[in-house]
Amino acid sequence: MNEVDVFKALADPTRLKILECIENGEKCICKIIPYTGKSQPCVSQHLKVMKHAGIIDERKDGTKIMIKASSDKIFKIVDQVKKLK
Amino acid sequence: MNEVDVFKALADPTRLKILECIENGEKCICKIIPYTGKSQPCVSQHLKVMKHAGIIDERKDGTKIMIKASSDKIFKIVDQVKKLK
DNA sequence: TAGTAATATTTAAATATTCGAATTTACTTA
DNA sequence: TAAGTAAATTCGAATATTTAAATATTACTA
Repeated sequence: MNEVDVFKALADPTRLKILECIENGEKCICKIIPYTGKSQPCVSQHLKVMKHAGIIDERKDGTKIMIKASSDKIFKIVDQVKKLK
Repeated sequence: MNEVDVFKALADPTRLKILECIENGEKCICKIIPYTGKSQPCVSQHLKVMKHAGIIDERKDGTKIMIKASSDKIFKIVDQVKKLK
């Protein structure tokens, strides 16, 4: 878990949108895709970046893959940055 | 002050090093340069990114330019990311 | 087993980032 | 005014990122 990788994982509007989407609990990738307004491969790549940074976890649920934040701390960090005046 | 720009400003090892350098108070750019081990133009560009994101302030002191964090909150944010396991 | 749904990978194009070399600007001071 | 110091800008090269299209994989289901 490298700080630079975490900050990189947060330094993109689509990835922040993905975080926003899972803020209230885990979501299926198939729900995340329309939420972002991006293509399926694009979302898949972003999820890979976030997974690599260690900020999200996944779980299989039948055919689907459910995504959630590895720690709720990440939401607090994003909030603090938003509140930086 | 846009969140993505703030996270981008934090998503680089040299810029985190610059923050580390000014953690205990303002420093002259001429001190920051050797601290990073990078060239003067390179540091100048990084400072521009950080200034644009609104996370640092500058002040002239004679010939020199002193740099400090716009808010100490930024150090707490970096610490929290470091502590994300 | 064939079809389908969910997701990943590959590829290529456009764009952005990082960096140092060279140059420039702005001040200060001898 | 000339020289020197501090910092910014320009430029080009190397590399990374973002994205969608095309394709592949996986696993369930009819």
